[in-house]
Amino acid sequence: METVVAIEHNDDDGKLEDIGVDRSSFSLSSPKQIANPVVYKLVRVEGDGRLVPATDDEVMEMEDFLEHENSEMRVVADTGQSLECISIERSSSGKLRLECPKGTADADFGKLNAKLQYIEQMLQKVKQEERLRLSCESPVPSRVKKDSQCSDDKAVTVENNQSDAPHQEIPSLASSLNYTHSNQSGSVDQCSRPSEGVIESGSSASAVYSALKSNFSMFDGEICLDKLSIRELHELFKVTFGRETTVKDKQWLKRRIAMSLTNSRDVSATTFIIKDNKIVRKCEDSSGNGDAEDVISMENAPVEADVNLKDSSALEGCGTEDNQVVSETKMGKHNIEHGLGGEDHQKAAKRIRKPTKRYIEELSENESREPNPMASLSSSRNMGPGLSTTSYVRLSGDASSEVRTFITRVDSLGGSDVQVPCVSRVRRSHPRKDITSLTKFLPIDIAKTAKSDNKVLAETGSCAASENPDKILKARSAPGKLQPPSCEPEKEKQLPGVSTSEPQQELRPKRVDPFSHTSEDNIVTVPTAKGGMRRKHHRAWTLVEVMKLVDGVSRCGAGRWSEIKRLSFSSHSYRTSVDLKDKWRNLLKASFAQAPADEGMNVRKHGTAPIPEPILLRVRELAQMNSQAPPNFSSSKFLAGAGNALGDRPGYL
DNA sequence: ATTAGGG
DNA sequence: CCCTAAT
Repeated sequence: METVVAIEHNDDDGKLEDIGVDRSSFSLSSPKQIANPVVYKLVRVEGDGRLVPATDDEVMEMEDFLEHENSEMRVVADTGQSLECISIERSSSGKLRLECPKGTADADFGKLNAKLQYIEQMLQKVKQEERLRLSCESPVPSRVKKDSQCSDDKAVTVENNQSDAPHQEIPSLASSLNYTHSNQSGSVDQCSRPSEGVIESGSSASAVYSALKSNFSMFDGEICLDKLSIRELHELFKVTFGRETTVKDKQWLKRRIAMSLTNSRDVSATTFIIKDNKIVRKCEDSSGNGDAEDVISMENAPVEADVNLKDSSALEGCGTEDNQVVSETKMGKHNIEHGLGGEDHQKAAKRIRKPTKRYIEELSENESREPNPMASLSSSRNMGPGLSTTSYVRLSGDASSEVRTFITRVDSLGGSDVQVPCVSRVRRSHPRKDITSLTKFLPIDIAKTAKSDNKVLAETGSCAASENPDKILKARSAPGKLQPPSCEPEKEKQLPGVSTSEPQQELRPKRVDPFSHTSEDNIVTVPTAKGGMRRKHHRAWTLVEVMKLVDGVSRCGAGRWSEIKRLSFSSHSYRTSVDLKDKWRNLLKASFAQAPADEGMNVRKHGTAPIPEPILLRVRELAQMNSQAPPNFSSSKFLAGAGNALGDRPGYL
């Protein structure tokens, strides 16, 4: 159910086709009505055929889909019950097509496994904590209630007392409610190989109690998300997406998580699975050896003809192994090409650089500092007239804290207006030339931005896939102090007033909000010398991202960040190549700082989730291969403190 | 434009 | 993360 139907295309020829693959019967209802020239938003189709605005994550995932020109296999696990294989083709005519082919995507299973493992760990921890708390607190009964607001009867919402009722195990009611509905959605086109990596919800009430012990049950590689309490789901969510969520809708959570787990197949080529806390190549069965063997063989791999990874990926049922081989081969090739001596040489002679002079202007510029740069945000009003079909609406952020400004387009869609966030995340990167001159005239600037964004949309069919020039950097140095509005695709904020009637979608207010807060941008402003603040946004690295990075590195080699970015991160607008590099550096550090760590400070201190051992292991492995010297503590600051230096840091996301 | 390193 | 030097 709830297949993501993406329609994001500018139809010059009025041609746009989207075929939702849905088990249920919705197909007739939606697409045509939405498929109106102006704008196509990513929407999610609820089981009953309602359309719901997609979250940004969904957008991203969809972009993933679109990311490669040619068809590729995807596995999408939806919330609850089944796995669907969807492949997306985009023909030259620009049509989008979703279908459910017979192929499979084995490639993902390695990843999936890894993640599952990790998640299992996390859940264990959560459970432990809960148990702890349980012992300390007097039990508070948790309420289970059916949320009538949810899109359908399937959705069950469990609310706990805000004070954190220790009982997270939802009594059988929930679980039984939870997934008796499997047939409700009707028959499904299931992937022909449902057995693999299926995230299924076949929980029985009795299992609930067993879940108490192993909070997370995995049967034959299947996760029973159903058995998880909301709290656990939240934890899972956090781990998976790197951010908290307030959504109480179990259904939704599960779906999101399942999606993320299954869907991140960017990295499918270098699959590894985790066994007994060890990383094993996916092709283990062929070699039958441990990881070490594989690594070695990797280095010695003969040079073979390059095979296009993308093309080879997926469609073949047994593609995984092939992919693996290919990627390994590639690696070997690289190593050989660079040659041992050469590499040593390169590594040995690190770039030496003059001590950086930072903030030269700091000295010259004292007076002009604006105490509250945020004020500049307010200057963005008076939208330019003369925007034909679109108008801009400024939305102010939630009461919580920052004033966020959203630019939204209101497009007319078959008579009704739909508000659409105006795309493309503004991010640092390379400033556009013309931007500078425009900064003074904000409206124009915006107009221009919007236009170009539209163009991008038209061309790529996906919105955030394109990097957007950073206007902020330029802007902050501009005398006018005009902060260009940051219009991030992030979340769509539906204004109750404006949101209006989309064709057949009664957007319930409730539905709207959870996300707006969910993916909040952690943008902290940091005082900078140049009379302004620079925005330092912090996006926590999610497990998926890390994994992508890791095998991006394994594929391209460390150092080829732009490559990696193109390969694995094209759908994430943030994460520049530099970010990747930085993250890798950190990973390296973390991986070599391997820590027993344990009980004491382990979970408590860092809110962030630890990076699962296997990944660190992998990192180390790769580092070794590349003869990347682990950033030594000894070389750095504290020589003496060896003892604690070693033990202290497990890696953190 | 991309990468390495320092902060 | 951000910034700058180096390539």
